[in-house]
Order: sequence, then structure tokens, then C-alpha cells
Amino acid sequence: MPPVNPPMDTVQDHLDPLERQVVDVFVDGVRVLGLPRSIGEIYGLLFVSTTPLSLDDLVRRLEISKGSASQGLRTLKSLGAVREADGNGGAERRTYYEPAVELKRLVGGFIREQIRPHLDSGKERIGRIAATAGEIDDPVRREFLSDRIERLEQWMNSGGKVLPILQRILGQ
Amino acid sequence: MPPVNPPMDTVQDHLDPLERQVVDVFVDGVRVLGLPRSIGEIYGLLFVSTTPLSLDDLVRRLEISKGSASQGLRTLKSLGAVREADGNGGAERRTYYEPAVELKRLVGGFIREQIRPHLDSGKERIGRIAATAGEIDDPVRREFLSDRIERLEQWMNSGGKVLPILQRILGQ
DNA sequence: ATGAAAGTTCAATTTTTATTGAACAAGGGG
DNA sequence: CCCCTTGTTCAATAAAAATTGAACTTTCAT
Repeated sequence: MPPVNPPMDTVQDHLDPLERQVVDVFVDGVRVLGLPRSIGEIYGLLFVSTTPLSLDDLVRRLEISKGSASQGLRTLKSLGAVREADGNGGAERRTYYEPAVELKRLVGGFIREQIRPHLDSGKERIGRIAATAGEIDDPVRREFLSDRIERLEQWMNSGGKVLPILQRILGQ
Repeated sequence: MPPVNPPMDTVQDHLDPLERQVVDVFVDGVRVLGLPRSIGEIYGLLFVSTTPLSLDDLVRRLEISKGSASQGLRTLKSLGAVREADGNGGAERRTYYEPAVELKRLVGGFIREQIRPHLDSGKERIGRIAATAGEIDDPVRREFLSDRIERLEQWMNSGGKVLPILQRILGQ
């Protein structure tokens, strides 16, 4: 009987304590932003890694499924938070990822993907509400509502104004 | 046989279409902030209501449990997003609530309760990470990490600086 | 062309989070 | 005091969200 190699899934290849700590900071961070844990894990591991990592690296080291890794990378790409690394001059088939570490870019991506759409749809909905409220008969009620709606609109405007300022301040 | 009154839970007392629309805007809004739907419903209903509402009003009109209403109000109070209304000169036992509608106050409360604690614990954790990283033998790895950690610290500082500015801008 | 490696998709499942509801406290008024 | 109204707490349950994994597509080396 020939000697057997240890089964693949026994290979100890997971996170060292430092990596674990860094990953946990990002897990917490993305939680605040309303993003799933796996996204924090992926970005965090890329962030502590000296070299770019492939999807398979992430699966193996974080012990997450290929599905999670694929979807997590997709979201991170859409946020502009990771980019494909050139690696060795495109000589490889597999694609490797590295984190975008400029705060400006991260904030910009988050605003574009997660904040703006809500602001925009909110404005539309408030427009419709204003129309409905305009047809109310009772004048007291109608004026009360027009007041509140106006305030909502002000909020939205403030939001719209503050975002570019945010981006400017965080761009160093 | 005497005539029976309609059972209490059949009373049609729920939201009219306008109230529903407004509540939905807030449900969406708090979702972005990572707060539960019931909190958006409660704040939203207070926001469209001409008069302050009691816990029981919220339970009845939103068809949520007393537990939800109680916990939701607690969170909203801690955020400074609702206040107890004086009603009729404290002559009532039951307490009534009205929304705080100044954006400044809402933003301030959210930052204080939901953002600051994370920023603070993040800073601590990064401090510990920096200590761990300082003891690494491989100089290449150590310098890479000190670079990344420094960047993380910059992010935290930017966050700390931007919050007061945010609050100032949104204070009108 | 063929097949193996790489990556995506999405229904099923697990995990997490929010909500319920019943038991419990608080606090008047009679 | 006692009891009724108001409000809180928290274990059990329901609802929502994230993750898995297997089937599928794409891509490239031979």
C-alpha cells in the first residue's frame, strides 16, 4: 500500500493572528456600511497582503465558498474598491486582485453605488407625495403636510450638497 | 339577544395612502442607515402626524407589537430623533411622542450613537495591530505593514475630521 | 475540437436580525 | 392596599439576509 498524501482540506493555510486582526477591523467596518461580512473579509485580506490574490486564494485562506468570493469581488469591483492586478505582465490566465487604498476612491464608489441611488429615488417619491398632499381638502392638514414635505426636500438638498464636499475633504 | 359591537381588532384605523407613502420613504431611509424597518415606520408616522402619538397609537396604527414600539421608541430617543410631547400640560398619564425634525439634531445623534463608537474602537484595535506588526522579523513585510497601518490611521483621522464638518454643514 | 481550469449564477440552506407576545415592573387613583 | 393602565424585558419565533454548492458558462492550451 503506497503512502497517502494528507487530504487537501487539511492543509493549514488560514489566517495568522495579525491577518485575523486586520480582517476583523474590516469586517466591522463594512458592517457599519451595511455590507456583508464576506466583503469585509475579502477586502481586509487583500489589504494586509503583500501580493495580489486570486479568487482561489481568497476561498482557501478565508474558508469561504467560491460563490461568496465571486459575488464579494463583484461588489468590491463595482465600488471601485479592488482592481485587477497586472501580475506578471498578463502572462497568467487567472486574475489577481489588489485593494484600492485611496480613501477618495473608496468613498466615491460608496457614494455612487449606495447613497446616490437612494437620494434620487427618495426625491422622486417625495415629489409624488407632494402632489398627493396638494389635493387634500382640510387646509390645516394640507399646510401642515406642505411644511413637513418642504422639510424633507431640504434634507435631500442638504444631502446632495454635502456629498461632493465629503469627497473633496477626503481626497486628502 | 343584544346587538354586539364590532370586535376591537376589526376597527379600521390603519394608514391612509399618503401616510403609507411617507412611512415607506422613512422605512427605506433607515434601512440605508442599518436600522430596522419598525424604526422607520415609527418615525415616519410621527413625522406625518399633526399631533403627537402615544405608544398605543403606534401599535394600533402601524399594526406592530407593543414590544417593537417600545424598543423602537427607545432607540429613537437615544438618537435624539423623538421627544416626549408636553401634551396638555402633563395632565395625562400616558406619554406622547413627537419627531425631532431638525436635520442637525438627527445627524448629530446618529453620529454620536452609531459612528463614533466604531471609530473609537477601530482606533484602539489599529493601535494593537501596529504593536503586533512592529515585532515582525522580515523587514520587507514589516515595512509593508507599517505602510498599510499608517494608511488606516489616516483614514480614521479623516473620518474624525469630517464628522464635525458634516454636522456644521447640516446645521442649516 | 476537446477538456481542464477559472469564474458565474442562483435555488437551497444556514445564519443573523427583527419581531412578537406573554410575563413582569412601575406607578398612580380610588 | 389593590387593581388597572402604561410601559419594559426577553425567550421564542418569524422574517430577512448571507452563504453555500452544484450546475453552468467561458476561456484558453493542446
